[in-house]
Amino acid sequence: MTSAKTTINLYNTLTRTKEPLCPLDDNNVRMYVCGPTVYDFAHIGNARPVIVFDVLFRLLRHLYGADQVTYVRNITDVDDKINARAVRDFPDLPLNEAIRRVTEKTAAQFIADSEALGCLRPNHQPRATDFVAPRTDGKPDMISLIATLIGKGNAYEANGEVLFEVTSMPDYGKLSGRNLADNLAGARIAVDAHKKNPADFVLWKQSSADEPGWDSPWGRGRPGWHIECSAMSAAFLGEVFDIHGGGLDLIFPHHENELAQSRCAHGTRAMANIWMHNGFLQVEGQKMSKSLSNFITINDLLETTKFGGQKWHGRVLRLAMLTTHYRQPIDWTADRLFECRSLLYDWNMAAHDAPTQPVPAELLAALCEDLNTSGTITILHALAKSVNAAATYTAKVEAAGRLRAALELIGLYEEQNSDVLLRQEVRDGPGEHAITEMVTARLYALNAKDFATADNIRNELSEQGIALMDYKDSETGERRTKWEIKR
RNA sequence: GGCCACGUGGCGGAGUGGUGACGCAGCGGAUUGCAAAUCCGCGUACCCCAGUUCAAUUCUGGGCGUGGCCUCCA
Repeated sequence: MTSAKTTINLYNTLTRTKEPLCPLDDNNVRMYVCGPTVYDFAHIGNARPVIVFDVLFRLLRHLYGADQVTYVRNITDVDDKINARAVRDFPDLPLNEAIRRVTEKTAAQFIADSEALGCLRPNHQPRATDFVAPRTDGKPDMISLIATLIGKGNAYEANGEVLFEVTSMPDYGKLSGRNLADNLAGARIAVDAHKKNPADFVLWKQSSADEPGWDSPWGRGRPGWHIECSAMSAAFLGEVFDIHGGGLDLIFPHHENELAQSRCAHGTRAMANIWMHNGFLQVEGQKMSKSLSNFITINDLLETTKFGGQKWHGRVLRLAMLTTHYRQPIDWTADRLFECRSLLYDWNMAAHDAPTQPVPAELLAALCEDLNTSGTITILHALAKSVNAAATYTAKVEAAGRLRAALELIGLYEEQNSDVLLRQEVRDGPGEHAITEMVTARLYALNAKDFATADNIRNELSEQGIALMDYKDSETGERRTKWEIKR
């Protein structure tokens, strides 16, 4: 940990400018990020905020101290899509049991995916269903929050629903930069007779007998989408906290409404001081969608050869995601993955097992400038080059340690042998033992100056995707050969 | 219709009011039995049109193009 004097500048959607992060409490920097709705495998677009905010989490931990940061990422396990999936997948089970199966399995998969991508676990991953009804520990809950909003005149009951009245909040719409009149002009909002204003949104809705529900002062029902984040953020981070993140698409309506609920319920001027939003992802130049059959899950990339004909290591995916600045659109392509895999392998080879050094200041400087991860990649190139170019062994080890520290900070250092980054598919190839035998046979031929035989062996391996590299042992001067998967 | 981003060399991708980041690919050299790896070197760019300026890829305005949001989709 270094001094907290380093200032982090972050782009704030609320003000449309970069602002210095000034934590409300340097001893507890607080961040909330909207997590997944757990009804199916997370797709690669979902991975972007997971990775981006993990980088920020790591940076905060580095600058303020690992125990001085609280990161909360919720799991949405109440949603009509979940209900539909539960009925489809477990038609014979009682609904609540079926829902539990779907959400537990999907949440576990999401957490496993996140770890494979080299992400640290957030301090808390609360589930929405644990925060619907009042809790024994007195933490904020959705029903109490809704009751507060009704009591303060910001919400009303109509037609069995509880609705938030947007006109009760003078600056409603500031985050998304829209006003109520603009919304109406769109004329795409369903006009419901029971709403006072067409833009009013649901806090609580009634559940039929075959839908999940909780008892409430307004009958058996379930919460609207936005209220869960208001409750859970307050439960773990307090009424006002430092950073709120999520995808660009969440700005409206989710974050706008969340912010309105929290501020009105708590009587605060802000919910979070800085609102951050990552850009969208396209796949091979097109919008990812099931209808274009380019829909790709994190699990597909890790465990199947559907994309690019390869299985990809999680850290390769992570690096690929960080090549573009988080606010820019990113085009997810196989070419990018190949290039990133090659780079990551080289960097990890150069850094592996070196005694770690302090994190290079220039790396921190780049990250502190609104998470300029592209800039950090440039720095990694330079650090790797300094390892290769080092004149002495001591200098080489020292440079490698700096590279390692840099890789570790942004979650790109692989503890295992670097080969795991490349050898996802070699397991289906000739196998390590066979390769070693052929390499030995080739060295024997070489020492006998039988270049034809040696080259034949090399070609054979090359056809199987194995590249050989000859070098001289630095102490004895003997010829040695190392091999790796061709890229 | 309203609102918001973005448009950099073959590809990826930062950044800046004034000597063409960086990487991948390509080319040349050192090295090598030949390669690979490594090192050294080289080339090509800032969507269009105006304006501000001594000077714009960088600021302002307009245009064109792409994408997003306005529909509980990250």
